[in-house]
Amino acid sequence: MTHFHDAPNCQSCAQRFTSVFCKAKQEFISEINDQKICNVYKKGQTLFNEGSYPFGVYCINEGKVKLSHLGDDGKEQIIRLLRGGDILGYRALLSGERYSASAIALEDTQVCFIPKELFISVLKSDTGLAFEMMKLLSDELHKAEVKLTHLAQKPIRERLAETLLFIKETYGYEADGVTLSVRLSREEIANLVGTATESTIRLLSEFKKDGMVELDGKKIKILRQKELMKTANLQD
Amino acid sequence: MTHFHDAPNCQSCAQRFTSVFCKAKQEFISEINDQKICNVYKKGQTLFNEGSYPFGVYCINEGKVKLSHLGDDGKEQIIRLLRGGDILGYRALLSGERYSASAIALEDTQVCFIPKELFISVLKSDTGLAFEMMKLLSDELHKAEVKLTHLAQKPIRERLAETLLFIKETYGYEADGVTLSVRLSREEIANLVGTATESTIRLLSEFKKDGMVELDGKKIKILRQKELMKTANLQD
DNA sequence: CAAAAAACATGATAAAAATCATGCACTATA
DNA sequence: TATAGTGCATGATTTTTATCATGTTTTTTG
Repeated sequence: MTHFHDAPNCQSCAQRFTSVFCKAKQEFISEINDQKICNVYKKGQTLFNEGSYPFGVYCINEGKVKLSHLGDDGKEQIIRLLRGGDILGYRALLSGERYSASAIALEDTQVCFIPKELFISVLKSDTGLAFEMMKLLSDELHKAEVKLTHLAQKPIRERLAETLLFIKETYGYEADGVTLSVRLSREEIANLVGTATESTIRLLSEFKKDGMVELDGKKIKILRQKELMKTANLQD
Repeated sequence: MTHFHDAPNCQSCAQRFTSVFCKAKQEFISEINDQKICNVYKKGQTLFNEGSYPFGVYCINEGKVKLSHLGDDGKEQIIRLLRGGDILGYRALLSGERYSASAIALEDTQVCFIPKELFISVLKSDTGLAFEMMKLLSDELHKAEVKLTHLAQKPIRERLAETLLFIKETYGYEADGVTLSVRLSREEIANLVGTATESTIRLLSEFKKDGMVELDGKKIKILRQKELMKTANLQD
């Protein structure tokens, strides 16, 4: 983890209109801008670890991060994928608990850290931010509950298709318009789907045979999105 | 659904110290008290339905409510169990969406309804309440993420044991100290565990044979809680 | 109260998914 | 560049779980 060469300015940050801070008052944004600490995390590096105490929230300026639980038997379960403009670490902080998940960079990622005291004090003074925060939490809760239902009720084939579409929604395509712009191992995809790695590998091969995707190492191309959506059996 | 004969007063409500409103200022509590609308829902009656618009939040005074999604194939997934002091309907309201789940009374339940405009305005004016709300959302998000991990990684046997313990945590025991104080059908338990009804029936019989529980229709007695906890394989 | 319906129970079978095993390909590195 | 290690792939097998079928019990309701 290294400091930025040029730390981004919150007032001109590319993410300022889409992040939770979009509705925050300028005076608070500038306070955050003054106190934030910016870092670059290399691919694979840990932002924070399950079990440790939160001292603030992290705001991703650019890059990709996975948030994952360790199950009781030590198996990773990826519960969220994050990108530029997303904040993380707020769940534990607002609950007043230790982190219940670890955050790990999926690629080189620029992150700004906002100290706990500042974040809380701004949250107290800025109703707009507080409401955005509640909306964010509500949205995440909704997503978690939908995922929970799908885990309970859908077969793995559907869940894998859904996961591929979810990755596409989150990180989008590369310039070619078909390649998912993130490199995940088969194991990581499995830990996102909630299944055994072999099952994921097998089904990906099937999807390839069916012409829905193209595989080239960790590069995954979505060739027939509609068919994939049908496979995912999505309607909500 | 019938009106209360004697609507409870928020200032003297049995739940006032444990609900999210515990930290709210007295002036707002009294405003809520004036505008709230209290009703009794009979067992099986619906408080609100998935897909409809929220017009406020519901605060349970006494009783038990289940909150459940309908999966894509029409199968129910119970995502939360609620009791006196719990509020519900806030998730959709804060997200600005329709309800994503239905709320149904598990027994005769007294509920106070707080209109949306009032709830939002109090939330805007009362930082204490806003923070309690964020804490509540964070806690629910945490629970959902843990459940998600367990659904993905634990076998049904462990999940059923965990669910029985969860029911006990939520609703407690009857006066005898062993009977779960809620009547759920086998199907409802299955929809809580995330499995087929037959599997739940079969495993409950096994638990009975193992002496961990006693079954008498919908009455379930927990005879050996420690063994049940071992079966659930809980450590977090 | 009797009939009908719903819920419960259990066995048999089928399907889904995990696990185990093995080999290959790619990558890191000594 | 050889080699160990990791990740990917696929077959065989076992385990888990769902589904189907049937009978019983309990509950609801005319």
